[in-house]
Amino acid sequence: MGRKSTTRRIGIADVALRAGVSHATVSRVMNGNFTVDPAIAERVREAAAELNYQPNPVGRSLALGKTDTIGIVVPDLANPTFQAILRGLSMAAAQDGYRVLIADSSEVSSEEAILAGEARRRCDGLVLCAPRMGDAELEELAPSLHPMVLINRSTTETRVPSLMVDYGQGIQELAEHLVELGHSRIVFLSGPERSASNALRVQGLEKFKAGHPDVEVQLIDGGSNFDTGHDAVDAVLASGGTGILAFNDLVAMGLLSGLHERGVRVPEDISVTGFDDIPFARYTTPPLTTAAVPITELGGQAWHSLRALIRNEDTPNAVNTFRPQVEVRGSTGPSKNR
Amino acid sequence: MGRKSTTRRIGIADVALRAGVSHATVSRVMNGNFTVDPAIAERVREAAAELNYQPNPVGRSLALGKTDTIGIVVPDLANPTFQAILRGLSMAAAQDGYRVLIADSSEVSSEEAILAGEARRRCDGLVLCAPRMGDAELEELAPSLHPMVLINRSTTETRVPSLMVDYGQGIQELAEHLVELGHSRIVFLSGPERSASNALRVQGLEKFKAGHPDVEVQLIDGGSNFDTGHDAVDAVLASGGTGILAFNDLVAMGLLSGLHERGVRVPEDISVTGFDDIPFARYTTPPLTTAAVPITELGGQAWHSLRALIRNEDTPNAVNTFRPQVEVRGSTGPSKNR
DNA sequence: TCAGGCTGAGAAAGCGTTTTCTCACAGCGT
DNA sequence: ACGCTGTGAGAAAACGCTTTCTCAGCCTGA
Repeated sequence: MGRKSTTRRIGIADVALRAGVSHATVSRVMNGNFTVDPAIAERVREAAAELNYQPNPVGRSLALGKTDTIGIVVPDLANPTFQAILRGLSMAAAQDGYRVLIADSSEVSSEEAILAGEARRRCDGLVLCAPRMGDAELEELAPSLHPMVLINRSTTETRVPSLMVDYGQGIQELAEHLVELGHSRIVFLSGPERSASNALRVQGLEKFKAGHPDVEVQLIDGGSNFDTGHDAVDAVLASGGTGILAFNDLVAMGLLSGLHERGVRVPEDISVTGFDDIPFARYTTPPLTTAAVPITELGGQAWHSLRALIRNEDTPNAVNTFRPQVEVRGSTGPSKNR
Repeated sequence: MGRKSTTRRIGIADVALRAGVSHATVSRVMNGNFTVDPAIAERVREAAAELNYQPNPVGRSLALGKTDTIGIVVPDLANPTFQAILRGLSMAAAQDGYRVLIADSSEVSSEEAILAGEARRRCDGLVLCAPRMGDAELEELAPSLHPMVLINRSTTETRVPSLMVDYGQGIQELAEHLVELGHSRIVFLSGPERSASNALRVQGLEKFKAGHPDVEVQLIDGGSNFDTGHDAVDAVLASGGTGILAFNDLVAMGLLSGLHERGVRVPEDISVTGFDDIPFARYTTPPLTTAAVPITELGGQAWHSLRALIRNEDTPNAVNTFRPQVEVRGSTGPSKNR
């Protein structure tokens, strides 16, 4: 049966042996420590190259107490918003030589806590998107997860920066836009009940209502995906509203599709807005009026905040707010009841 | 200034001390080894709970020689196809307690090799999507990356399973579909030049041409995203083709949007097909006829193949082919020149 | 009663690095 | 010529865990 197993992975010892030096010296050379005689250093580099030696990251991690990896917890990897955050985060982190470990909690809020803990222990830091987690639990968990940055959540733990999108502001501006077009019956197709960002939208609408007593604002319960929008067509038509604020672009696209099937014209009969400005929003027919959230940029900012924390730099602003920007496209137009 | 630093992370030694036992015993208890006296085990568990002890994964990884993590290299995280693979992979791996580390090569083929190596060293296995990497380089790299599974690539290294989508078959069926609708001038909006999957499509079309000498098939160079499709409108109109096979759904959607701007009706004037059946495909107007690739399932299959490799089980089928399924929707219709 | 076999837990040896500690040797000044 | 400083490299400890090795103590059977 011959040799025991497949050729064992080559390690620092092999290089040391081949170069005729000690482990320590090899390590020094590999890490660019200049207290090594150039001739010896060269010999080590040669040996390393010949053996095609690459330091074992696990060993390094243990010795250095860092993994050069960060974790991100997302509630649903199928959602373009989180995909974009992940992307922005990953790109930015890669610039600094960090990798990203992903943990998808599948919208199960009880999983969020466990996954976050596990991910955190494997990584040097954490980005937490946990829209469903209760405030109390978040508060309790926060210290043990440091360094961490929160997306669309905040905590009293001062060391934890928050990156927030001002959904309230965004939805108000969209509503304003509809009012300017002459709409006086507005419907908000609301998102998941326990979603923190949905709550912000609802709050924004309350403010809006206060400033526009003449405008009727209805609320229809819903979710956060295509089907939600598609299935809401009947309710929307029954409401008599002419300006529809969908929870996000996905819901808006579902609604658009449903309205199209019914022969309802957009924006002639009904105006529809989305939220997020996902890449697809500009390619719907008609192109979707929405509030653009610079979400990839937010992912990048998440990394910069986290990096500051990891490096133990001062964290200038604990909460960083991103303002959505209304993008007027073809899905909104003058009210025919004006 | 008081104490040195923030309270050091608690480790196995602390638990051992508190429970009045040795490191070894704590380890045994934590790993469910039953050769420990139940009373002592209970004491250890108590101590662990009180201290809220969680084993350090890096230490474990070093001792056990495994990380319970797999890596995936993708060329572009912005592409829905890779997002879906990532998602399927991540969900499936999570079922078995594995996490996923992502590496985005940003379409730079030289990065692919380096990233793959780095990711592999940190993980127990690798899923490689490297459509741009040269065959020779892949061949050379493959052994050092084992265990690994390839997506849409293959290698002579027998230990490396491949998961392939039969793009050639899919594009043929789409072309057939157009022919059945009476189209005799077909245009293929081709993908990135060095893309392996694009080559498969082109091969498929060659076969198709052989079987349909009467049908004219043109090729227009392009890319793989929205803009490609949008920018190709002029070339498409100039070609005189009435049935357009877009490289993928993104290109098709861009094209749809561009045609709409020009007032060209789909499918009355021109029929358009996509490829992949991304979630958005059914919500375009008109809904996109495309070839559905069970891509999330492919991600899941990737995990199962990789798991078999990691566990050193027999690998039954080295190459696993997924057949796309034509989904006829509204973007294709009878040719007006029939 | 005592040898031999089990059982269960501590001691210690890894796992693959980095880094501190230590020391040999060369070079310098007096 | 001798001690002192400084340089460069090896020895060994540390990182936090798992697992083998070892051995004390008990139990069984002759």
